Amino acid sequence: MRVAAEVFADQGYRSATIRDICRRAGTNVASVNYHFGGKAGLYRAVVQSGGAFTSEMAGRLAASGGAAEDRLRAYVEVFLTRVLAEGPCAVHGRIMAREMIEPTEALDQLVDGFIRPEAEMLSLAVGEIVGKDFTREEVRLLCMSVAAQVVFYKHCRPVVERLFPDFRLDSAAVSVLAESITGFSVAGLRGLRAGRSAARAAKGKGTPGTATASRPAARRTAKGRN
Amino acid sequence: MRVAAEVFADQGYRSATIRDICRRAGTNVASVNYHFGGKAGLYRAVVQSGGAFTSEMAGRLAASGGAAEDRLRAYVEVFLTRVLAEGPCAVHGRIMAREMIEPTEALDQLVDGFIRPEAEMLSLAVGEIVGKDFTREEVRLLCMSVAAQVVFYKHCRPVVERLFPDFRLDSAAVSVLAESITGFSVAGLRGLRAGRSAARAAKGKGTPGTATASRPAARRTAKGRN
DNA sequence: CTTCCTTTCAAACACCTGTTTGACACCACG
DNA sequence: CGTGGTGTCAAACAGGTGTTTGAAAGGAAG
Repeated sequence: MRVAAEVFADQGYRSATIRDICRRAGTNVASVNYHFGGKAGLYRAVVQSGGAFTSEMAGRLAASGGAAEDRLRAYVEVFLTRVLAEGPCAVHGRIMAREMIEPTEALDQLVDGFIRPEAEMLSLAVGEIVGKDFTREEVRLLCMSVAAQVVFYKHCRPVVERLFPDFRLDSAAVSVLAESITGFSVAGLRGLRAGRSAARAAKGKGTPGTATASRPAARRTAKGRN
Repeated sequence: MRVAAEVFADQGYRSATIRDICRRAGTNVASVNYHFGGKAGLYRAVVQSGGAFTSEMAGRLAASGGAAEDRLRAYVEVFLTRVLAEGPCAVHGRIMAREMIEPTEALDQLVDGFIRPEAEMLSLAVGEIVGKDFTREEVRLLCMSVAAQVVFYKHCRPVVERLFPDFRLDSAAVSVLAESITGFSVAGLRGLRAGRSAARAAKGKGTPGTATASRPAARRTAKGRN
């Protein structure tokens, strides 16, 4: 049921009641138990049905070849749209966001089915931009830094809206947000690449690299005792 | 009650039951209604009591002067510690994370009391790093990009743990995470500053800027039709 | 038409929720 | 000792939850 997906999306699995769902859908409470075997079954069905949209988007994303920077831009834009846009397509994104906070058994299937392939794509693009001087673990952290900027606007939306009441978070904001995130991320990745290669050259030749970006060993303050 | 804060932190306001809290605390269900006037009153008291830790940390953060890069590093480290560390101090961070997803009336007070001052600090540091060529709205977006990388590890922890089972997210990981986030962010902000000033110089003098970082008008792909 | 199967529905069930109630114990004060 | 106030407790209350049940309706095949 589409309405089930909708109410699950913005109420959460636990808070959503099948009575509410059935009242909006104009059907009886017992029908969901008859067809899906219970509330959990309905939720599983909804999660799986959402895969169509997601994989369609992922396919479009995979098809977009070209330079790594463009692929990263496309990734950010598709991801942002899925997460921020309204309409029936976005409910799966909202359910996914819910799962991240309050995991149910469906999260494992969600991670392996949708999140992992996209993480692979992102990792390829990021690894290409920073070059070969970064370990897999370093690239992994950078990927999370990029993805974090997108999911932030989903997870912290209530805070953002209270912090900046004039800041509209609708589908029209997607392009400007994508522009900012991509610009910041590409600049960061390129800066790290330049810093790393300069450091390698300095170690190899003995001359200190030109003082551009990245000061890797800044003094650490505020040790943070628990 | 400390145990109330704990169960509120990892169950959420709605899912947490006062029966569970009272059973763990070894007291009676009626006592919370007698002392706090109900479940909502208990929650308010818990949220307010957590302010001590937070403002103490914020004070330590404000005291750390120095270069903007160091202040940003301190911010990331303190924020990460609060969000990732275990122990009684972290429950307020977890409650705050919960509030961001499932806002109650307490979120407004939380935003105005704790989040806004820290956002101001972050904004100052970021604005200092990128220089004067960026509008307030641009700096605001960049601040969110920085903060996003920190809260990501709180909100998406279940996903990260499933995606990379070997990736341990404990208090020992705070320093390496802070290192990655700070390095990436500082490189990004400096790269944006260099790109912007080069573009301004190019417009002012007619010569195209040196082709370093930031390609602001890359071709946009994958338009994203909902 | 009868029979069988599928589907729908209102009612009821058992359980859990936050809250209230009235009784009971404690204790300083007169 | 008596009294009033304070805190605690088990029990009960009213409401909401997911699930089950048994009856009733629709429809295709014999």
